Amino acid sequence: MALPAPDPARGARRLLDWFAANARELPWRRTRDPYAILVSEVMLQQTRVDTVVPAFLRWMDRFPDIPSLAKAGQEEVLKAWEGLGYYSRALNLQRAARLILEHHGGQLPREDESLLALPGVGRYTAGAVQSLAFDLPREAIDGNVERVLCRLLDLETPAKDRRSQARFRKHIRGMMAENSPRSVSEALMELGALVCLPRNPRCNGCPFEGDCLARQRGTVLDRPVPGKRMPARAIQAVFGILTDGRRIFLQKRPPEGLMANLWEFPGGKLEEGESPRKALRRELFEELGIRSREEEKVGTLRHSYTRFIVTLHVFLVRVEDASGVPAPGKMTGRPSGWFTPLEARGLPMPAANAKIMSRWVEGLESDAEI
DNA sequence: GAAGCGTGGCG
DNA sequence: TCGCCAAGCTT
Repeated sequence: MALPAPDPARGARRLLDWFAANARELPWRRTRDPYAILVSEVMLQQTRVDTVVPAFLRWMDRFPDIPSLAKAGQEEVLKAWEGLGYYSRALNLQRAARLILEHHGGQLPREDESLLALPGVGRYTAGAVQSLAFDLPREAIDGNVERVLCRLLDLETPAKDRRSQARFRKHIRGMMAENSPRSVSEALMELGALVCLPRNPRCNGCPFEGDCLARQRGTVLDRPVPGKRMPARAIQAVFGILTDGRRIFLQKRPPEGLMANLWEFPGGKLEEGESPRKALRRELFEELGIRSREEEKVGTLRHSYTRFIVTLHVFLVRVEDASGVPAPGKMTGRPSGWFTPLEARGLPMPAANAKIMSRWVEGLESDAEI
């Protein structure tokens, strides 16, 4: 049975009543200075309120207006940003201050184009400045607002989806039609921060409880739905099982990053238009200084990672003189070595490499001919 | 469109 | 303890 779609105007009244009674006292809510609003919004990008409050007070004390920020030294600006992270935000803010002096007579512009042209100001921050500082009917859709509206409207499309964003804008415009855009923006974000929480929403006492479609359908914890993952991309890669007739060659991955410290066969991804055999020769030369001539294709296997499906071309490469591999000067700082199948079995390897081991290397006695 | 950019809080 | 993630933007 179809539930009525939430009415923006009615919801807005309840939301604003709730906000009037429950809003936190935050320093940037005590001002309507567009510069101060901008500073707070940039600081709040991906950063928690508790972290921002003291930094905001410090910053406004040190750079109380656009001219003072514009003429400050870079060291000073970075120092004032200390602890907030994403330091390019600080430098962008100063560049923005200089642009505002140069092109807008020292006053923050209100138009989309001018705001979006400021470094560090994107769709969200522009809308936040427009609605919070200028009380213009523009949406400020951040992660909080997305969550609130995905639940209120019980959207089955991911929050970032165009269709979702269009619904958000329409609903927010409806709420702003007869209410202060400033209040609507602030209240939506505050609701997301205090009540409509990601994991433990406090639906009792939510001003939207009677309207919220997700609440009525029991789907609150399923909204927003996770973004649709990109279909796994197909990748071609090549591995070489180097053998001196008794042992195989393995190298250790770097100590940081993906599959850190695991042991793997030499090889790599195929380049554009490259054949597997050619890719193997290139990789062996680049990584180990080997000029291989007689690779024997032993098989192909497919392996799925989170984001791609790899087709692995596996070759056996016979090496005359194991002592020359890797060539001096290659593989600097990356452990590598020759191992019998028995020894290799004891080393940690990524799953795809382990598959190669079990399919083409293991099962042979350690002294058997490979 | 994905990856990179920092930090602190939380389960 | 540690992975996840929070008022995004840029390249």
